[in-house]
Amino acid sequence: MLQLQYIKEHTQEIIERLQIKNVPNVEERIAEIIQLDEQRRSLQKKGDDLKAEQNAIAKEIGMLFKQGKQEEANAKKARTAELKGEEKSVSEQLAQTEQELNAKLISLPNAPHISVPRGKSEADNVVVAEYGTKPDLGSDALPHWELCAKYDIVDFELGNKITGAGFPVYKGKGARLQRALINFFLDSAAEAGFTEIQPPLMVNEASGLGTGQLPDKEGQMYAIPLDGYYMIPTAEVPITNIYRNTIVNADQFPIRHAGYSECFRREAGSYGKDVRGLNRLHEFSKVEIVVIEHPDRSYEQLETMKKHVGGLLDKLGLPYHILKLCGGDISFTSAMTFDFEVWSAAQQRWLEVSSVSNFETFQANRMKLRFKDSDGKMKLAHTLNGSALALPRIMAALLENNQTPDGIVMPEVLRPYLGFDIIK
RNA sequence: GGAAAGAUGGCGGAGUGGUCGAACGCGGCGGUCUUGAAAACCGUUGACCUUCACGGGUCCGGGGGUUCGAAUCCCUCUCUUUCCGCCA
Repeated sequence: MLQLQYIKEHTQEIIERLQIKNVPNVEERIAEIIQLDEQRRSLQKKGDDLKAEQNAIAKEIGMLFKQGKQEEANAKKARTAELKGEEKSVSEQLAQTEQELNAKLISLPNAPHISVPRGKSEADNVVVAEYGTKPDLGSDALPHWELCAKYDIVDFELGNKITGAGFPVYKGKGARLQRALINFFLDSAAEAGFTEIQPPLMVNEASGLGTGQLPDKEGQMYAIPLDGYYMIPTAEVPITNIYRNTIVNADQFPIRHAGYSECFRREAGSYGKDVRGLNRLHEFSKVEIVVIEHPDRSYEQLETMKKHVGGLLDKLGLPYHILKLCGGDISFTSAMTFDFEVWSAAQQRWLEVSSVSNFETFQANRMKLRFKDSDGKMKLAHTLNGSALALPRIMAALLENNQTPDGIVMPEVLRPYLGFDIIK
């Protein structure tokens, strides 16, 4: 949620930034918000004055009773009845206005950073860097789903039987590879100074609202209606919500966490080659990094996070590129996002394995995550997060890119975790 | 699943109808003392809305009610803790 104060003080800037995201009717929506706020303030003043008068009379009556002046006291009661009626109607109007204002604010997406490229869709994302070389496998290279079957390391049919499509079963060396990647990612994060968190995999509604999954993306999460919980779509949700309704000390910045979790996504409407094999799952493993930082330094932190993610891919030896997402492709909550995509050599396509974003105060505002700045004022912190990394597509690319006639060669960096160097 | 108790400021914990935004303790901040630190002592220390400011208003888990007046009484919801049962 954008800050009302900021919208009021930087109206033109906010409008321009929202236009980058192609938000329809921005001017009108912002004007409505400002108008509703004015209405709200005037109603608030009105109600406050009425309450002040009531409070004063109540005090007088108390005094009169103490002095034994019953009749005078009773005489005053008439006026308060009047005030009460008026006040009630004002506070009803106020509640209504606040509700409208809030609904309008909450439905407004985050304003992209002014440097975010304009564009309509993923086709307009900008490649900002490219690393590694794409392996040349020849024409008989197998896509990872065939490799999974050949070496019996990931069983999709079995997942169908136990749960349903999109819930694969990792077996033998496949399971071991999965666990090795998780440990490698977590250890790397720890080395880079992230404090490890093992969060709950279900969250309540307040947490979903805090990070912005609710109400905007309700259909993307698995819900447990009986208990009012949601399966987390990413560890970002529980980890960031650690700081919901919190006032942190400015000297704690940057707060950096990493956590592994299973992630659950309904992915309604996906189909075709996108969902083949490990390309898109309903349950997958991911190590997430979350940072809470002073507003002045959050973009430096974004760079640090990008370096960390890039470093992991370098060590795994996967060719990748970094995209700066355009306004049309950036998420509802993000102000700036970089996607990391690895090259999957047999499928001959890029697979997104990480998304690193700065949310600025958008989540902090919903969560009331604040800090006391050096000027003594309460301010909203900036929140950031990124995948470091999401497992299935990493595994897909590793399997495909590293296939040889003798088997699939494991990257050096994983071998201490694996206890083997080739899958055959 | 059964039974009971409870929810108050960063934390602990008083307060059962009227100067209570809330005693007291801890913590935090400032100071005295000290070469420095600790201890001790003194002072200070909630958030939010509104206002240029003075000021006004709201907040004692959420919602509703009684009353001139509610942290305090009533209703309701949620959550937590303890005991029993079950159990990784």
